[in-house]
Amino acid sequence: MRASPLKAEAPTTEAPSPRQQAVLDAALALMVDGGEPLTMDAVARRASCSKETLYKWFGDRDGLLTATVRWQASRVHAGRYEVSDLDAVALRENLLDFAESWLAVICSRTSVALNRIAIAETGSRKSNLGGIVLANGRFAIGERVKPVLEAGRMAGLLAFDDSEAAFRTFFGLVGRDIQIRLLLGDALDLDAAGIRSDAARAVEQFLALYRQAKP
Amino acid sequence: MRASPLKAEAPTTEAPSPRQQAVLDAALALMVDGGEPLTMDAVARRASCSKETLYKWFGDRDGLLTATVRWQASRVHAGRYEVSDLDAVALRENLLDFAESWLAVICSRTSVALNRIAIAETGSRKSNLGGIVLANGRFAIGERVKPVLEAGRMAGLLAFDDSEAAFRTFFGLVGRDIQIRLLLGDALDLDAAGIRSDAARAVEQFLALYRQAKP
DNA sequence: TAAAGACAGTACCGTACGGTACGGTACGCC
DNA sequence: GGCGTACCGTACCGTACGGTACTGTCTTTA
Repeated sequence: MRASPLKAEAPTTEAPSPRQQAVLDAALALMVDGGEPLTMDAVARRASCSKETLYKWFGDRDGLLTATVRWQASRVHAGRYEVSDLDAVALRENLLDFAESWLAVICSRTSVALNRIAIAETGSRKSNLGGIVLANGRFAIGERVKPVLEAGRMAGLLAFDDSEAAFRTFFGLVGRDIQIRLLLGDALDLDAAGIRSDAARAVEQFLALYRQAKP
Repeated sequence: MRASPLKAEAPTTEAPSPRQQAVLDAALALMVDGGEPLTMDAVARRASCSKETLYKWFGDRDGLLTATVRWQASRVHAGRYEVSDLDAVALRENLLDFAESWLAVICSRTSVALNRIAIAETGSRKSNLGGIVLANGRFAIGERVKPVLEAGRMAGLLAFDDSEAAFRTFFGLVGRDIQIRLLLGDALDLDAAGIRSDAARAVEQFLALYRQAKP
């Protein structure tokens, strides 16, 4: 019943040059405002580079997609969470912060576009885009949040056996049906205020479920 | 912040003939064991019919996909829920039943394949497959579960203001990260026992959050 | 039995797209 | 200056696939 987290991702090939980053940004821009299908031609045109260069740098279409996903992922992992000396207020703060930024991510056009492409590619069973997106999305945040939960437990604020299970519940409370609806094209527009209140609700519900009973 | 449930789906075109059903089943089988891409040729070959017939019956590729999704949906809506005279036991029973069958659906190869195709198609912005999948999946179950929740409230068992919001929380507690992980190709195999225990956990958590405080 | 459909099978058409080849230009380096 | 390298732009190739047309066969109806 536990996960098999796919193949561990290759240890991050070296960073793209500035020019390559510009190309990847063009690819990203293309998939985000999606009017046009993501063809090699379209990327080359948008990035003002030749297709030949694209193939030289990234090998093939899949390589370009992979590099694009990695490039986007490399910009997201920003916030770090402080887990020492956790009191009830700091715990709530941390969880709230996480929930809010996670909601902002999954609601972003970039995330929706990226996930759509990765899912489509996964369906046609070539490339490991899905694995990469999972590793940098769902699993990455899991690894960042679980220490917070464990610190909360250490501080006697939370009670649970399995931090992975606790995190998955939190994940469900935060995301609910939002991601699948967006992926399927529902218009559901969550503005910043909506995200904040949604995050707050999720955190309160999570705390209600996992708060350590007063001794 | 609320949803815009896409365009209401056309009032279900007339039921397909047995032969047409066989064709749709072939399409379904093709997308489920996915070794092959879902081309018109492949469907025709698998269904032992001519492409011309396919186009005559379904108009174009999109029509075929749409009919396939509708056909699958028409077989899923089975269980009906009894909402009169709801006591605590019956409420838990109902919720458990729903959670279990919903988990079984989203874990099925059919659902994963169908959602992948709908999401891919939504990405390339033609067809309303995503809307149809949403209408028959997420929204359909919402409409079936909310009466149960409301009956629970009427019976003084549950407390909430907005049944839609309550349902979305339930949805999140049941599904958590399962659907997105499957769509992205994670192997996560949930057997019947795993589904049962997962469903039970979700129901207990939901009741813990929404149970009416004893007066 | 003749005429009319419905349909399988297959050949075919047009186009989109992944991938390659090649000419042309700018910039280093000897 | 000559030469190599890196790159853009574009033309090109092969193939896959959506969609159409045609032929032959079987079934139905009169």
